[in-house]
This record gives sequence, structure tokens and C-alpha cells, in this order.
Amino acid sequence: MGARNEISEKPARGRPRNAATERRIVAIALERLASEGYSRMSLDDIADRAGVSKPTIYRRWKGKADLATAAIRTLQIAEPRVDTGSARRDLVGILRNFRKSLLRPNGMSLIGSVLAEERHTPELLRLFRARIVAPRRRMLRRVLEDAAARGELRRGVEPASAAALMIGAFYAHYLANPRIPRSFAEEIVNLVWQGITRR
Amino acid sequence: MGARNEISEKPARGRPRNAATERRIVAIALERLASEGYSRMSLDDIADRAGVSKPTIYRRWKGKADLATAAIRTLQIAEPRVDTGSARRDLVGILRNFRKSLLRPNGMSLIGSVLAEERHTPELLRLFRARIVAPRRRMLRRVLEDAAARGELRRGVEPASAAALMIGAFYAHYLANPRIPRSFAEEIVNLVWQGITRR
Amino acid sequence: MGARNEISEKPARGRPRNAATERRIVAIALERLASEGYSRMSLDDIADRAGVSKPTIYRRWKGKADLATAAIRTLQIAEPRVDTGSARRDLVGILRNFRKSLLRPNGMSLIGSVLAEERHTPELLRLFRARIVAPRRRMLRRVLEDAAARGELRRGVEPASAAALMIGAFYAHYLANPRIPRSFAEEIVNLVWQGITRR
Amino acid sequence: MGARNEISEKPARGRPRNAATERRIVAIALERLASEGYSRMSLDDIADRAGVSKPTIYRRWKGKADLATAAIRTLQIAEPRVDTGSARRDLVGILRNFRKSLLRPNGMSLIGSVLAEERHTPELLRLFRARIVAPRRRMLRRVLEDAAARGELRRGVEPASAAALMIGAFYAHYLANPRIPRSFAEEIVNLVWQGITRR
DNA sequence: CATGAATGAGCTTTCATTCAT
DNA sequence: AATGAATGAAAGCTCATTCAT
Repeated sequence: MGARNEISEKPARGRPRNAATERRIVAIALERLASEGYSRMSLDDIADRAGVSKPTIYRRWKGKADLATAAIRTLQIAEPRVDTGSARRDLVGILRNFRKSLLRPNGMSLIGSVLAEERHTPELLRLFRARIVAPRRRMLRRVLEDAAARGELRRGVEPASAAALMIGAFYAHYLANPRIPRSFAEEIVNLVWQGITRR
Repeated sequence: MGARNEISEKPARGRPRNAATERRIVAIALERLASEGYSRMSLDDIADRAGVSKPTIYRRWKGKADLATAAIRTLQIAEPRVDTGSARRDLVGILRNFRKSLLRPNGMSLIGSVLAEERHTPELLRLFRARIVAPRRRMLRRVLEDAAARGELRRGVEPASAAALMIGAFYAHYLANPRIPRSFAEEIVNLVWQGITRR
Repeated sequence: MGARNEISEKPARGRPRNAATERRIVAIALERLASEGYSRMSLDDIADRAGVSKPTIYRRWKGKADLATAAIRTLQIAEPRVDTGSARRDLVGILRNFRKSLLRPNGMSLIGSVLAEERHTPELLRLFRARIVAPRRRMLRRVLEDAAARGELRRGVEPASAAALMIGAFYAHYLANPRIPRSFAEEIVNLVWQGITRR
Repeated sequence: MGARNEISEKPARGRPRNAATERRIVAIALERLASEGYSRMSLDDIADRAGVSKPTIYRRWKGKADLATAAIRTLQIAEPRVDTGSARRDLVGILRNFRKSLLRPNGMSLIGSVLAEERHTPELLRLFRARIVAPRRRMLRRVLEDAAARGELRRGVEPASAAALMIGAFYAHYLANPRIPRSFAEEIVNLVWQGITRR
């Protein structure tokens, strides 16, 4: 974005790459990955949809796996420090967001693809863990640790396990029934909160 | 279609040796489905491994999806009524079994494949829900309902939600970290139990 | 060819393969190999010309190298025991045949392809040696050995080297000049004969 | 057509550093041509190895064929007038050199490539003849002509044919067997010498 | 004049499915 | 009822060449 004379790292030799193209390809790849699964996702198809030739893709990424990996990378989740003063409210906020991402078109299929591909393209799952799963769990854990620091939690409660409980409830619910009610986040927080707080 | 070997092993009418072929094909298909994922699972390969020709497969099942579906059907989980006298012990027992099935080679990949294929072959997920997911949840729910009947649970606790919590924790944990510790079942039951019982 | 009830090795199960197709494919492959060279020879093109689909080729041969190899195999040279009574006449006869095969369309290109591919597909050269080069040299050597047995040759003359001399003259001539005169075989035999016979 | 660096190294006009680039590219091209064959030799790869971009190549040569041609041009063989006093010794010396060049890594592959490409890039073979084949034969012929002038040869012996005989023996031997023994040059000269000299 | 980006055509190979025996 | 043969479509990837800077 106007980064022409920008510390002048390199004099920008050669024909410049079209940044928009790059973004378009990755976006389409992500969409195809989620909706079709990794092995049905085809570079031919992606090139077509992006309006570029295949070598244009291969110039940027080493191959199919690399492109898919790059697509997942863009999902990178932000880790804002939510802090409404109430731990329960914070947890509900985080989980509501989580619910939304699951219900995004093919949100769950994407996770499925990543798991299904564990054998053949373990990088996918590795990245997914690092960029998506871990950050969300860190957010939850932080809220819980703060609560613990304030003495709100029972002794012996493992924040990581509690986070797994809350996140997992969504997976389990989806697996049993693809409609997740709006109130599910609150319901789960209530249920878990009972188990982890002093009374 | 292809639902010829129903529920129990009736005295084989006609050609008993074909039933063995059928079972062999299905078993191989299941293994390939779990290890390779649906779209990498190849009928050519299955025919080879089963020592039959492809038309032999097509005579029994309408196509790839149908065979995969049949394979998942065979996973049908037993629903024994566990009853050690202690609800907590029963829950732990069920969840330990669950953990084992997840950690079986490609146990999680199978779930992934089924989810990844939701768009293209929704039958897979439908069946998986009915045969695998639901029975396990029913087992948990029954234990919880019995506990409720004995007055051990707090009022307002939904057995189904509690079951989802416990099952889900495993998924969530696996997604974050493929090693699920041996003690995880107990940990989760303890945590949930605190939340759902009277004190 | 009518080999239906022929010791009845196998009851000929399944759809029988079309033998003519096989021959057609190999013939075309050989022609393409000679005229285009190995790496320009394309299975797509061969399938097209043979009027079959590519899997039809892949069912019969493991891949491009295998097909090319099979094509070269068909060149297999006969090793008739020429014996006109005169060693010189025998040698001339063999070399005239050799000349013809070199001047066949792309005859020399085929040798070139085989040599060029030595690194990537050594099997080609190996087979070429075994099926084409060696038999011809054996024919020459045999004639020379017979002459030696009749005491016509000088002591110390190595039949193999003399054969190399005669064969090689053609290569060298071709490399210098693609027209090989009709009389070349005689010329060479005369020249070499002078060097190897007693006088 | 890329024929910029002619014969000798004139005082570089303009940009001397480009001449080095040019030489580097050609050297790499030659190596790739010999080792991979013409059609596997890739400009992408050559550009990479030479550390230049492809248009840099295209600015100097019209295309792949032109570059390959230029590469072969550089092989230009020297034609020193060997003269040890003995014709036989001279011949052996020349042929020993020849043997070495054939046994150089991919020495024979280069010849193969050139022959294989006769249809598509006849220029390659034309140049190869003019720069490599012809000079070597001239060297041999000159020695033989000198011997003839000294009256050492039989009447009617064509020096060109005798040269073809000697050179060709090496090709023929290689085609039959990639190991050419050290003594082969002497063996061949002895054999031919017997045939062409007075006795 | 050199660069990196882009292209269209082509490659070998595999798949799910149907055909002929 | 079972086989092996055949098919069309598609996949991932590479190449020689040209374009835009």
C-alpha cells in the first residue's frame, strides 16, 4: 500500500506481484478447503475461480499442501484480553464467538478436513492447533486463571481442563445435532461454573 | 442399499461364503476410510485388498458412498447397561472406553472424514450420529438419569448437557493435543460431578 | 490366436483383452520413441493415435518407461546363421541388413534417444544392448570365428574387435554424413578383411 | 542468433562483465544438455543455476534450441598437428583422447541427445558434425595422408574410410559395453594398420 | 537491459464407474 | 454372479515463452 520508498529495503526489481491476487487465491483456497475438504480441493479449480493460471499459484506456494496451510494461517485468531469485570461474562463472550465460527458455512467441515488429513498432511492439523485452537484456549484459560487469582475457583480445578470442557461441549453438541442454540454458551458456562467455583 | 447383513447373524440363506466376502470388503473399507479419509479411499484399492473385482463391489453397493456408509454402519456401538453401583465409577468406565476408541489408530481421523464429507455425503454423518454418537451419549445419560432418580443430582441439571460436556472434553483435548492422559476420564468426571451434584 | 482350449491353463475369466490393441499401442509407441525421442514421446499422444484411453495403456504397462521398454523389446533381432560358404559374403550380408535398419526412418534417432536417456531410464539402453546390439554382434562374431577355425584369419585377431570395427564404421559414417552409400558394406568388409586375414 | 562471442576474445567492447555471464550460462547449458538430454534440459533450471533470470537468457539467444546450439558450438575441438614421427603413435594418441572424451560423464549421452533431436532441432546435429566430428576425423586423416605421402600405406586405401573405421569402433564398442578398455586405442590401431599398410 | 510475474499447454498418473465375456 | 478390460474426467505439477516494470 504505497510502500514504494519505504526504508527502500529492495529497489523492487522485476514485475511486482499483484497483492490482491494473492489474497484472492488464499481466500478461495480456504473456502474450497472448508467446503470440499482437502483432497477434493483442486488447484485447477482454485486457479479458475481466482482467474489466474496454475503457475501463478505455484510461484507463490510450493504445492497444494503449502497453499492449504497458508489458507489456514489466515484464520489466525486474535487474542484480545476480554475483561468485563465478570469472569462468567467473559467466558460467555468468548464462547459466543466460538459458536459463531463453528456455524460459519462449513466451519465444522474445516475442522473435519484438518483431522481427516492428519496422516497425509499433518502440517494442516499442526497449524490449525497453533493458530486456531491454542489461542482460543489461551483466552479461556487466562480468564479462568484470573478468577482463580481472585479466589473465585475451588482448589484443584485445572483451568486447562475447564477450558476443554467448555469448548468441547460445542463439538459434542454439534456432532449430535448441527443446530447449536443461541443460549448454548450461557448454558455451558452456567453448568461448568457450578462445578469449578467455591460455594 | 446393501443392507443385507442386518443386525444379527441369521442362519445364512443361499450362499454363506458370500457373506464372508461382504464382511471382508466392509472391514477393509472401514479401515481405509479411517486411515485415508473418504476421498482418498479408493475402490480399486479396496477391491485389491479384498481380493475381489470392482464389479463385485458394485453388485453389492451402489457406489463409493454406499460402501462407506455400510462400513460406518458396522461400527454400531453396543449399549451395555453398566452398573457398578456408583454413578461416578460408571461414568469413568464409559469414558475410558471412549478414550481408547479415540486413540485407536486413526480413530479421530474417521470422525474428521465424516465431518469433512458433510456436504458431499451427508449420509455418512447422519449414520455416524445414529450409530456411534447417539448410543454413547445414551449410555452416559442413562447413568446420569439413574443418579438423578436416586436424588444425587442437583435440580435443573440436564443429563444430556452433562453428557455432552464429558464427551466433548475429549474432542477438545485431542484437538489441542493428541495425547490424552490416562487419567483424563477421572479428571473430567470429577470436574463435572462437582457441578452437577448436590452438596 | 485360437488359443481358447489350449491346455486350458486358465478358463479365461473376465472380458478378454484385445490383442490387436496391444500390438497397435506398442507399434505406435516405437514409432513415437524413434521419431520424437523418449521424453517427447507422450502417452496422451499414443493413446490418441491408438484410439484407446490412457488407462488402457496403464493397465498393460506400468508407465511410460515400461511401455518404451516394451516397444524396444519388439525390435528383437533374429540371429539366423548365415552361411553362404564365404565368410566375406556372410559379413557383407549382415552389414547390408544393418545399413537398412539404420536408414529406416529415425533408425538412428532411436539409438540416440536410447543413449540420451541413459541417466534417466537406463533400462532402455540395457534392453537395447541385449536385444539389438548384442545379437548383431554375435552374428558377426560367429562368422569370424568360423573363419578363424578354418584358418583364414591372422593370429591374434580378436573377433569382437573386428566386429566393432565393421559395425562402428556405419555409426561413424552416419555421424559424419547421413547418407550411407549402398556399397558401404562391401567397402568396409574389404578394408577390414585385409587387416584380419593371412596373406 | 547468439553468435556474439566469436572465435577469439577480442577486447571487450561495452560491458565486459556480461561476457562472463554469457559464458557461465553456456557452460551450464552444455552440462545440462549432456546430462539430461535436450528435452529435459530446462531453461528455468539453467537460469537458476546461472543466477540469472530467464529473460536474460532470451535476450541473448532466441530460445532453447538456440542456446543448446551455442553450447555445442563451444565444444569446438582443437586440431593440433600431432607428429611424433610415427603415424601409429600419432593415431593411438588421438584415439586415446577420443576415448577419454567419450568416457567423460555423459559424454556419450550428449551424442545421443544430438542424434535423438535430429528431427526437431537438426541444427544441433549439423553443428555437432562441423565442430566435433569433422575436426577429429580431419586430425586422423591428416596423419594417414602423411603416412601415405611417405609411402607407408597400401594403394587404394582411403584415409577417410580408415578414419571412420577407427572412430566408429569406439562407438560400436560403447554401444555394446560401456566399459572401453584402456588398451582399446592400440588394439584398434593395430588391427587397422595391418589392413592399410604395405607388407 | 535485467528482473520477477504470468501464461497456456502439456505431462504422467489415478479414480469411480460401466462394459463385455 | 464374477471377472478383467475399458472409459472419461480430473488431479498435481512443470515447461518454454512473453509481459510489465
